[in-house]
Amino acid sequence: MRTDQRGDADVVRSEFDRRGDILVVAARLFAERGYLNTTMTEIARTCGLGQSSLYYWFRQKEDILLGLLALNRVSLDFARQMVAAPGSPAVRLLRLLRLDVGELCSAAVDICEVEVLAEAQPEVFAEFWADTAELHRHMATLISEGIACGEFIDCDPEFAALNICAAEEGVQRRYRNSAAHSPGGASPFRHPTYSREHIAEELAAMLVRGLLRDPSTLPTVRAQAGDDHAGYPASGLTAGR
Amino acid sequence: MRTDQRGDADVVRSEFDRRGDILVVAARLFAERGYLNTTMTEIARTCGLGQSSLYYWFRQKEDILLGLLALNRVSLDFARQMVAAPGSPAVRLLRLLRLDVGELCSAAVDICEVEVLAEAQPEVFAEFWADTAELHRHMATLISEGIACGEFIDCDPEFAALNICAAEEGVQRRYRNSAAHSPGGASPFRHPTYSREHIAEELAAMLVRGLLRDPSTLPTVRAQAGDDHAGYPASGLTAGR
DNA sequence: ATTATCTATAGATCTATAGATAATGC
DNA sequence: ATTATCTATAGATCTATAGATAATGC
Repeated sequence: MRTDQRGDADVVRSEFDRRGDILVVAARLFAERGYLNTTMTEIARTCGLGQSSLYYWFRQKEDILLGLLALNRVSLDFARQMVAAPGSPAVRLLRLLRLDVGELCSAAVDICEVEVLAEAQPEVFAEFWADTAELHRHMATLISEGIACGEFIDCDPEFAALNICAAEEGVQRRYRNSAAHSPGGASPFRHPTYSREHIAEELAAMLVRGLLRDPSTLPTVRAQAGDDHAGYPASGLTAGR
Repeated sequence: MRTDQRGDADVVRSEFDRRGDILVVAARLFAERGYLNTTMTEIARTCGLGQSSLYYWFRQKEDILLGLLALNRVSLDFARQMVAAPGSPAVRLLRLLRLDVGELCSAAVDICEVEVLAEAQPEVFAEFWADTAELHRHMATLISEGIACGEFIDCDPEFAALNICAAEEGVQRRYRNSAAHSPGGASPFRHPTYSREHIAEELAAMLVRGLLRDPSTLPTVRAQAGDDHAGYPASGLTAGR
């Protein structure tokens, strides 16, 4: 182990916190190549380690992914806050969707890829599924409250929540930050122009608008929802859904 | 080659059209296990062939996938029809989305999985990308027309089309027909109750509702869109997007 | 000669483990 | 003794090709 004493906290972290270091490196590689297309050897070498040394820190490859997922529970925490908060369900749902889409779009791994893996190994990914279910439940709760107070049209809250989560995930696939996702040229369908914040804002508005009984109130809802972005620079390591 | 003469056309087909036979078998296996998790050996054995014999019919594994995608251009054909047709853009968009979601949900392969592969090998999947782009363009056209005639709110048609396609794909992941997708138990988030037709109908309505300037006209739009299902039993081998 | 199949195998990966080795800290 | 690394390798897969073999059809 190296013993250089450095002043810079970041450097100290990267020198000493091997586990955290590996997670950061893996996050970048997963974002660039996808989880399945990233090998333990690549992660190890990028960390300056031999391939097998990785297994000292993580027993299996999935543990690296789980480690990344566990780092970020921003969406889940925020969902709890929104359910507990008073006021208009539409406003709270809008704020939640906006934040969640932003988190997903800046996540290291494609949530669809995680889901496929997690379906194949439900025990290993038990916590992931629990978090996913909880987030879905919170969304359904907000939708129910919106229906009850007349803000939303009458629909099945479970079904609506599922469709909203699905739409978020589909959008995430297209807009996710990926450092070098299409190396040779522009990916055939990714939208070049819009920022993550813009996408999150517009998609959330579109989804909420699909529920509002009176869509002419959308501008008011958006105004009340305000702008959370100041406090939340998306972490880039999304989990909890 | 076997020369039995049988009366049943289906049996004759399965005895003689090896190529078509392999595609049908592969479609089933892809739906059950996913494309990447299905090996050439499995496909071959299920066809009653040795592994290497498959390479007589398909030069590489991707050709099997491309063969499946080429079989079904229902969504693309229908999109052309809807763009060419007269009448309310909202009605035409609703009909298109309803059909497209239905096709996606009954497709053999997860469209997200195809996209990931197709991004990695853009030349091999050139036709897939061309079809995807065309479908997206037709949706944007319908949205533009809807904005122009005042049915839809003022928004960026390209952006809206992209979000709609993304939402369709996200939903498809959750609801797609998969013969034995979760063998051990229920998949953690798949909705157990609703039929593919119901999902297609409701999602299409929700997406169109998010665009309508006056959502109270949605019931009228749905009534005018009628019920295409009679003529289109979803083929199960979706492509063209 | 053509069509369709088979056996055998090259060649490339990738995960994970066993066991040696060196440095640190008590 | 503990911590962290390395070398070497087992073991499992998977795609794709080479070349032999058999049957059909002219």
